Amino acid sequence: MASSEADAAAMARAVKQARGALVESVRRSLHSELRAPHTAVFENLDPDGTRLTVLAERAQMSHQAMGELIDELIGAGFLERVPDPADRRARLIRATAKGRAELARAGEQLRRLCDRWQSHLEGITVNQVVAALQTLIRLCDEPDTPRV
Amino acid sequence: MASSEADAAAMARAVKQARGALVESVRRSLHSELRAPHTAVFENLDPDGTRLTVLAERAQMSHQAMGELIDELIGAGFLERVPDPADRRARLIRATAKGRAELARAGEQLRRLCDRWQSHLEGITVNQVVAALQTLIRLCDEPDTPRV
DNA sequence: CTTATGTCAGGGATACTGACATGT
DNA sequence: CACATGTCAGTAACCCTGACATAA
Repeated sequence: MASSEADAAAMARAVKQARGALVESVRRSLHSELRAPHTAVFENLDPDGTRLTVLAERAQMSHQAMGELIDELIGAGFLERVPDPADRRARLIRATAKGRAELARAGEQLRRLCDRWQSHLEGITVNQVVAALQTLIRLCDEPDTPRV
Repeated sequence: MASSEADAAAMARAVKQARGALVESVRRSLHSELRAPHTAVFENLDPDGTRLTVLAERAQMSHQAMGELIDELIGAGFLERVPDPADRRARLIRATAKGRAELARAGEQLRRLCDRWQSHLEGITVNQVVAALQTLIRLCDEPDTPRV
């Protein structure tokens, strides 16, 4: 009784819409002209800086596409390239002061959303929902139903 | 304690990844060559047929873009255009037998995923997660924090 | 030489805006 | 004419593959 086909479709729609709504909400909270694809950079940026190829892997896109996003963000003053002390071939992508300020703003908006979200939930926590989603991601990435 | 900034970021990433993983999982279960954007059509299609403009609204995209997706799906035999009995200006987009078969296959895969998902969750149901996501969507769509 | 990092060039798929044809 | 539906044309944003330069 748990899952009719209609419920399953509603689940798919909810997940799909939630992503768009989240990105839009955060984007609205910013004053600058960051676009949706730029989230792929900021979401995966380590505080001390991250290599281009690592960012591309985490965002599941080609390093060329990631490079283009980064170029735009560097041009806008949010990011900078610094030499990687660990590997002289590589450079690290790191947020500038302006970038950190924008990241903080986005993070605060996300935190605010989480708080409001939690206050609207009953008998369930945001952390439980996140854990459940991570479980779903794992299930989807498995090739197929492993023999029960 | 409920929501640190790190938790909020993890939430955003989980929602983002879940969407991609879901679409990919369903796509893998199909035998035909449907692409990711086509989900925008099937997800919003009523059993008795739906107008182009309505489909575009539901998918939050321009009616021109939706028209192109539909053209492809009609060309592949999944959809057909029929006159709208209620408005002779309009036509309804409706699934053909082949389209319904593919929809059924996708729905079954989604249902299977939901069942497996539920069996991996503890102290929480899939329906609760979906309801929570719908709450989140509503919160995101509100302009800004209404006075608490 | 082999490997890893990153850039450059070109193209394909997606979805947008604007203009228009058609039917009520 | 005003309005709604849908199509056609052109363009922008996004991301890909392939080729290449550079450095360890």
